[in-house]
This record gives sequence, structure tokens and C-alpha cells, in this order.
Amino acid sequence: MRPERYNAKEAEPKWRKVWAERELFRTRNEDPRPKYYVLEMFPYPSGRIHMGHVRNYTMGDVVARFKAACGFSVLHPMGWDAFGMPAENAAMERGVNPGIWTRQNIADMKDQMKPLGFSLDWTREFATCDPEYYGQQQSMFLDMLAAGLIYRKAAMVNWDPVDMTVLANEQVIDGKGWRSGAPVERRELTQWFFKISDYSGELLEALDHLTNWPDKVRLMQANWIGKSRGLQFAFATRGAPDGFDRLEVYTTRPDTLMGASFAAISPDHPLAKQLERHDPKIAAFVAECRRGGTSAEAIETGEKLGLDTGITVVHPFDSAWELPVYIANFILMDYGTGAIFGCPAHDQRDFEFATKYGLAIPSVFVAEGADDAPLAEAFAPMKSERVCYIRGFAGEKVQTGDAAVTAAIAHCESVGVGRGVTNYRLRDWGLSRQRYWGCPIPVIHCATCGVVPEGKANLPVRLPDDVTFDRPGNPLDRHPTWAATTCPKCGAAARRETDTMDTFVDSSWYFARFTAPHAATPTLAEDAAYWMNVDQYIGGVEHAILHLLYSRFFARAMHKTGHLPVSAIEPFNALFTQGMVTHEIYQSRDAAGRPVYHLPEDVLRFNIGHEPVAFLRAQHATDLTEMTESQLAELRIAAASTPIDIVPSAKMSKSKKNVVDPMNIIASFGADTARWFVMSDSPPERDVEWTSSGAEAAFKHLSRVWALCDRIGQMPVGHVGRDDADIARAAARAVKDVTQGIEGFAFNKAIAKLYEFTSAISRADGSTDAMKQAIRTLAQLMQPMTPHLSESIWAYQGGVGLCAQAPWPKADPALLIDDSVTLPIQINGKRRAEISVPKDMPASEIEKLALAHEDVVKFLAGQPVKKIIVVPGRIINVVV
RNA sequence: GCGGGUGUGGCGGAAUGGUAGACGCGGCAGACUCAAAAUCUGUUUCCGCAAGGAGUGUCGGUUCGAGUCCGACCACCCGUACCA
Repeated sequence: MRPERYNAKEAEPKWRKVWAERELFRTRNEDPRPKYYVLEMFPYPSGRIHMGHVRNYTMGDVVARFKAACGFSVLHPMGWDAFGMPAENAAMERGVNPGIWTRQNIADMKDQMKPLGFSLDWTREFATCDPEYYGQQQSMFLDMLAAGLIYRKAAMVNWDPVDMTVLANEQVIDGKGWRSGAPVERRELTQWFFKISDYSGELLEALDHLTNWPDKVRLMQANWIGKSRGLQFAFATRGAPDGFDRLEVYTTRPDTLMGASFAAISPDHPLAKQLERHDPKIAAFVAECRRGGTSAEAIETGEKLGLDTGITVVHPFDSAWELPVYIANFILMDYGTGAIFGCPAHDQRDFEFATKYGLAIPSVFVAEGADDAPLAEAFAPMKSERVCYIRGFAGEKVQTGDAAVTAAIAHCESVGVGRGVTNYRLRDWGLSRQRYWGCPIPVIHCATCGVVPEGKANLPVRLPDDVTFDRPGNPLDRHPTWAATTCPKCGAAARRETDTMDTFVDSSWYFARFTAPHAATPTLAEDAAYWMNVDQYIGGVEHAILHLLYSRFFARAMHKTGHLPVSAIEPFNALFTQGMVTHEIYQSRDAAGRPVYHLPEDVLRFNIGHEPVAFLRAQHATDLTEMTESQLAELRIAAASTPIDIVPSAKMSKSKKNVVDPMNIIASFGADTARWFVMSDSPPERDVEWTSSGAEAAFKHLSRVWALCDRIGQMPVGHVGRDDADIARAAARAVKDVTQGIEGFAFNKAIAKLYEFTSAISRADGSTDAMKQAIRTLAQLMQPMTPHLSESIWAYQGGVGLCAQAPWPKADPALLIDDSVTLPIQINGKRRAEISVPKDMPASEIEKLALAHEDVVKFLAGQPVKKIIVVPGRIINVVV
């Protein structure tokens, strides 16, 4: 009898309807079961879901469905990170209103997400551009302002001198404005800041307790916060303007103070600003330094420039030793004091600078045995290397590294040269954006009262809808009426702040809002206390630093202002960072030799032997798709068409056209296939390459599972088989392995075990009852990945209720124990034989058996055995 | 530049310091078929007829034993504070 083919197109919507009708995924506060909060980083509503979304939300859904089956009351919400630049770009390019564009995108993406069958509680949905959301954010802004967590100061932005507008780093391409093409410069602007630096130490120390976060993320955050111990001291200056008779510097390498060659200040240092006023040469140089963008990458990789100011400083240990003071473009005003001393002998960047400007390079220490010869590069001793000080000062002796720094600080302090200072690299978080599509900053500028917070009763400060994008700049700034208001303090006419908030603010507390998404206050104490923290947070590793650090800070700030309990200051109990979905790129060249990219759906790709080949479908008559691979191979050999280049896999991006639309996959194969494929093959923390063959394989497997289910369904009642014990053992092992796989985020391994279990059932000759039991267990184990198919199997095989609600199966420990074990025998570390022994055989017995093994005897060829190592249950190694 | 990560068959990958290559794709062979598709079975790291040998990015080290630990390097990816 031909098995009935599984029809995903019919079955999937049917089951989603059943889940929706029974409100299976709606979370209730009064649910008596223990809570579990699983959250995937919410999407930016671009309008189309992509495979990265499918992978991210499928992972979360696997966890959510697994935890639900394990008896938890699962909170699994979804929302939209809806503010940001793309909406403004669309407005500029197509003249659409950012709000309307965003709302439409949200509707479109929701339509695309629904068919995937995620177990989401849609009653908690919100978008950050909802006034109900951003109004609460404004309210918290006012609370944080009152609590001293927010302040204003001047800071640098990218300035496009042609478009007269501020640019995001992303909009600066090779130092030029992306639209105007004009060289970008740095310009100072007064902006709002969160005092995240007040929490540097706490944010750093608390990382130690985030044991369910990836080590790499904790390490990256620790390095980002960048705690350092160093020496801060003042040089006496000679020839400096009034008020600059001392130059304060900070160094993490006071042990190299005797190797000083120059001092350098940032172009934004007050001294530089002072000199700029009277010296045109310095003014020109400082202007030169301000060219280019503000990004650290641009500054650090750019050419290192310096200008001798003519001012000198006196070495603190030798009043006769003067060092020139340079203005240098790589010194950041934000770090330390904005001034350094350079030790070229032991710092590569200083070495290059000194070489370029012909400065002295005195060594402080050399490798033991080496002499004080000119260096080819900065010398930093390796861990094991001993050094000898040739120009040190009391206190270092032969120490290097941290010990030398500590000793140097102690010595300097004892002789009155500066003091030890702990510094952090972490800078305060600038939240002002000179853009329309963001949360308005609720403050008012009054001519008499200055900066005045908006009254809470007037919140939300709503964005106006009638804005124009016909020219660059912030539409709020030029809106005819929006900014006009009255001062809450004195009642005089005043002007609203037209800057909006960084979208990172929106995403720094949405997880807390999900606990009470429609409340009239940012959070509700009871709900926040109950649902927080997020038990499992899942998202891309590209958020390892900024989003996750800002959220950790914001939770603390929310606690300080009474919006979160102290238990929620670390909002994410466990974090998982997933890899990207990649695809190979199909490229040809136009007449001018420029690359032209092709969508995977327009390309026919196959292997000839091991060699991958790709053709453009459009180059051929439509019947090309009907040809077999061998026919296609002949076609290629006949040079009837030109193959196109296959460029190795990269992150799916529109510009390279290496994108696969999840909707097409769902249309062809169904949601379960898409879900199964993104969970199989690659470990979730690593990138996964989308291949059409992989998707087809997933589809074929799910079809085989259904065919097996159908075959079992047709078995006569009361059939007796031989393999019931084996089936029970295979099931117990599958339950154990799949459970472990899901709990450990090793979904690819869980799926490999499901393949094995499927094949074990398929080969077995079991009784009707045993086979039905096995396939029901299989359906349950697959349910987190393939919820629709699992429901179909469950229903077909007489499962009680819904598969999604059935309690997670448990493995009988007695079935997991094997009686005998196969041990490999190595001779000098090379595997030469193996023996099968009872599980509990003593080592001495195993040793005798191993030495008596005929292959072992053959390989030993009478040589005396020096040593024999028996690792019980593992291996035997004979050393000769 | 700096910080972090990754590197294993033709491909995606598996492997508490203990049989390298589970599972899947692709390939090859076979069954079924007039034929093809679909499906099923077997096989598949490389060299070698075999015996055997080599093999986890490169070089070196620790160990009875290294993909795994240590040191140096190479390549690629992510982040780099206004992309989200």
C-alpha cells in the first residue's frame, strides 16, 4: 500500500488554528506552574523576515515548547524595535511617511511570522514607536534625569559640511558623506548622556556571576569596560600659555617612564584649543585632525599625525630632561586626561610615531643578555623572558608586567610624583540623535529657565505626523509648529528639544515591558517581580557588547528609579548567541567588468563530481529545469552557456543578492521543513549555510517520518514483533540524548539523534503497540522543532490531547545501561585492535585479555611491554 | 589599529585528554521501472592491488595518548560606542 504523502499545506494551518482557538500560548499571571521567560531579540521591522529571523525565533521556540512540555508556564512574547534610520531613508527615497511605512512593515512581517507556528503570546505585542511605549520611556527619562543618571555635555559627531547634517558612522563611507560625497569632519555638539560610567565597576564585577552567559561575551564586555590601574601625574610645562603650567597625563605603563620620548595631547585637549586660537599653523593642524569620522576604527586605522607645539615638559625624575609636546590625532580626549607620554621603545604605536618624527627611542629594559642597541620595533618581553633594566628607577628590579607597574606606581607615589588611579575605558552613553524617527527627548529649552523637564502630565511628547524629508537634516528642527511650547516652570514661550533618543534606549527595557505591556506606568511592580528575569535570552553575537551592556545598565537605572526590583538588575539569567545564516554568492560581470549578483532562485546550481557549477536559469530555454544533472554537465562541457562564479558563503544581504526568502521555502515545503533545517547541521552558535539541498533533505526526512507513521498506522492490531526490547532501549536513549541536546543548545546533535531514532524504529520489527508507542515518543521529541507534523502524528496514533501539551517523555534509567563495552587497544598510542568485555570487568583481567589478543601479539612481535594503561570503559594503551 | 571568535573528508558537521569523521548533504554502485522521477539498499577521509601508511589551518611543545592543553604564527568572520 502506497503511504499517503504528508500534506504540510493542509496540516499546518489546521494545527495553528487549533492552537490559537485554545489560546495555547497565552500566558496567564495566575498560572500555578513555575514560570519560564524565553525571549529572542526583537526584530527591526524591515518588512521581510529573513532566514536569520527564522533561525533566531525557531531556537527560542524550541526552548519555549520544550519548557512548556516540561511543565513550565512559559512567557514567550514578540514585539518590534520600530524606530531607526531605515524608515527615514525610505521616506527620503520614496516619500513615504516613516510611521506609515513602519506600520505596514510590521503588518507584513507579522503575516510572514505567523505561518512558522511559533508559540508566541501575541497579546503582549507592542512596537517601540507606539506612543504608549515611548511615552513610558519618556517618563523614565524624567525619573533618571531627576536621579542624576542623565546629563548634558559637548561631544563629537560626524558632520557633513555640504548637507549640513549629522551623519551616523554607517553613513560615513571612506571618510565621506554617503549622499553628498563630501569629506566628513568632526564637530562638537551639546548632547544628552547616561552616566553609565558610574556603573563601570559594578557592571564589570557582576559579569562574574553571569555564569550562564557565553565566556566570550563576558570577556568582550570586560575588555570593553576596560578597567586599568595606572599612574596619573603632572608634567611641569615650559613655554605654555597662561593657565597651562602643568600637563596632567595618565599612563598604564609608569614602569616605562624613563623611556619617555615625547608628550602628546588630543586635538580636543583644552591646551590644543587654546593654542589653536593664536597659532594658524596649529589651527590648520587641528582642523586636519578633525577630518574624517568619529568611529574608533577610522581614528585607529588612519594615518598617525602629529605636530610639535614648541612647548616642552620636564621629566618628573630629571629636571634637566625636557620632552617635546605634540598634538596627535590618535589621542582620545575621552580616555584618561586626553594627554599621554610616549615611550617608543616599549609601545609599537609610539615607536612608529617617534620614528616618523625623528624622536629619541631610549630603552628602559632589554632582554637579558642583549645590549642597548637601536630597536627595529618596540620591545615587549614574552612571559617566560627575563629582562634587564638599563634605564629604570628604584622599585622595578627585574620585574615585568603588572608587578613592574604596581612597583612603579608605589615608587612614584612615595617620591610625590602623581598617584595611582583606576581608570575605565567605558564612556558615557550619548543618547541624543538629530533625527525624526525616534523617541522625543522630553525636555524644553527656556530662555530664562534654561533646560526644563517636560511635566509628566504632558507625556507622551508625541512625534508629529506631518513631516517632510525633501532635504537633509532633522525634520523636527524645521517643523513649523511642533517645537513651539511653553516653559513648564515660568510659562513663557519656549522650544522643545528636537533631538530624539538613540534606538538602543528603546531596546534596553522592552524585555521588562513585556511583563506588563499595556500598563499605564513603565512596569508594574508585581508583574515585573513575577516574570523577571528573562530566563533565556537568544540573539546575535553582534549585540555582545552594546545592546547587552546598555540593557544591564538600564536595568540598574530602572531599579534606582523604582521601575524594577533589585533582583532584576541583571535582566538576563542565561544568554545564547547564535550565528548568522549565510549563503554562497552568485556573481557574473557586466561589460565594464563590474560584478553583477544573482538571486539563488535565478540560478541553477549542481555538482559535476566534486566541482560545484552554477548557471543562470534565464540564459536557457525554460526546459533547462527539466534536465538531469548529467545532461547539464554535458551542456557545460559543450560550452553552450557560461557558468557564473560561485563566491564563498557570506551573511545574507540584499546587496549581494544571496538571500533566500523564507516564504518561498514555506510555500514549497512547509514551515516544519524550514524549522527543521535551520536547527540541523550547524551548531547554533556558529554560522549556518543555507543550501537548497539541505532544505530538500529536511523535507525528505519529514516525509519519511510521516510515511513511517502511516505504515505503523496500518499495522494489524495485535501484531507481535521480535524487537520490542530494542525499541524501548532506542527510545530511552533518544529521550536522553534529545533532552540533553535541547537543554545544552546543541540542536544539531539532538536532530542527529532523532535521525538515528527514526531509522531504528523504521528497521525494527516491533509489536503494533511498541511501534505506536515509539512513533508517539518520536513525535513528542520532534515537537519543539516540527510542531505541526508532530500534532499530525500524535493525532493519527491516538495521542491524548495535543502533542504540544503532552508532558515531556522521561527515559527509564534501566534501559540506558549496556552490559558490555568495546575497548580499543592501542600500541604506543596507535589503535591496533579492540576487545569486547563485560562492563564491570576488573582492569587486571582486561590487561590479560588485551595482551593475549592475537593482533596485539602480532604487533608486539615479542618486544617487552614497558607499561600498560587501562582506562576503565575507555581504552587500553600498551607502551613498548 | 584594538577586542573577541572560528579553522576537522568533496560539503555542513560529530568527538568528558582516550577508536577522528556520529548524523546529514553530495558522489558512486545496485534494486524497482520500457525509461525517468520518486523511493529503497549498499558504499564513500586520502594514498596504496594489498600489507600498510598519512591525516583535524601552519610551526613547535607537554603527555602513555592531543582535534581537544600550552607557545608562536596564518586565514577568515563579528564588534569597535550614531546600523539594528
